[in-house]
Amino acid sequence: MTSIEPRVEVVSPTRARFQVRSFDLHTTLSSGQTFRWRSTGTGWTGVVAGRPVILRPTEHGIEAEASVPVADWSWLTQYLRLDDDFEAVMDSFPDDEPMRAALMSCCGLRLIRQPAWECLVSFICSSTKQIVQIEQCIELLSQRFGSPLVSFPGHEPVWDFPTPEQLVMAGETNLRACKLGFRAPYVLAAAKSVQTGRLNLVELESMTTSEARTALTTLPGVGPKIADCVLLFAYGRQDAFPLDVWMLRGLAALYFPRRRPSPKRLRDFADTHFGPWAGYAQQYLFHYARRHRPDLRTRKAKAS
DNA sequence: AGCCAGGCCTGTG
DNA sequence: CACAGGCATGGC
Repeated sequence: MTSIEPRVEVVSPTRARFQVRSFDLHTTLSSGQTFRWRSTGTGWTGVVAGRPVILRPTEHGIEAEASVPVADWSWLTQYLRLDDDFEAVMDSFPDDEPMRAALMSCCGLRLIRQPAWECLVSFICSSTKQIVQIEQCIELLSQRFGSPLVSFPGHEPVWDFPTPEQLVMAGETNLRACKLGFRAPYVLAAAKSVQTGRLNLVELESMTTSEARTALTTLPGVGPKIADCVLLFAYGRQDAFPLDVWMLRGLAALYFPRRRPSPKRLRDFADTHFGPWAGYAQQYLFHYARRHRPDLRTRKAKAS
């Protein structure tokens, strides 16, 4: 798979500019793959690798401002996947009508490379919740159990995402109070598994996608969909193609109009039709269905 | 008001 | 394998 060298221009101890094309911050950071970014009008504030950071679009890419001096910006270029050869990614998508529509209406949508632990907890919290509710849960967990960070002058206080140890210390009752509901024991079990080393999130990097999926789904509350989200959004596995309610409806309506494909058929289609960057294609179709096809919002979605 | 949410688990045909 | 019900909580 081809990759490119990110172009970084350091403009001050706390600021850098990244030259990149086809990267829409708004579309990307509100696409339901991350849950801690907030729009501040001119930019987006978030926490990456324990550093509060503000991202703003510029004429030639993205400008980043950190709350403390930064010697090496590679933590951010990795997070933003600026080494992806994005032209090659888009060229790899199948040339069919749904993909063309998704590409047209989701210009600059990118995948992010998230820390595995935060990603795992986020998607454990995601089951039968709307994206705004997931954001609330993750914010509450961070505020109550994460370590405080140095914020920007005049900005709200910021906390790091809590470690497994911090969530174990919190206990199930306090996790429940973050609106986790029945997911609280699942998050606690995941925290204990990682803390004790029973599940080593670093070791997953060297496994095949199938092996890593099996390891993740041993956790209670983690089934194939959540595992695929973690594999795609944290481990960059392009053969992970999360099938949630939106994707099942979207694939059926867009690719199998007036037929009734079984879930198994859709699974097989997802795994074979989209090429080497299938995970990326999935994100385009998900965002397209959710944002631009309100007719797919109901359970009985019809083809247009 | 009531349906449903980037699901999963358990139990049944 | 397919489907049903339950699960907390709240947005729209």
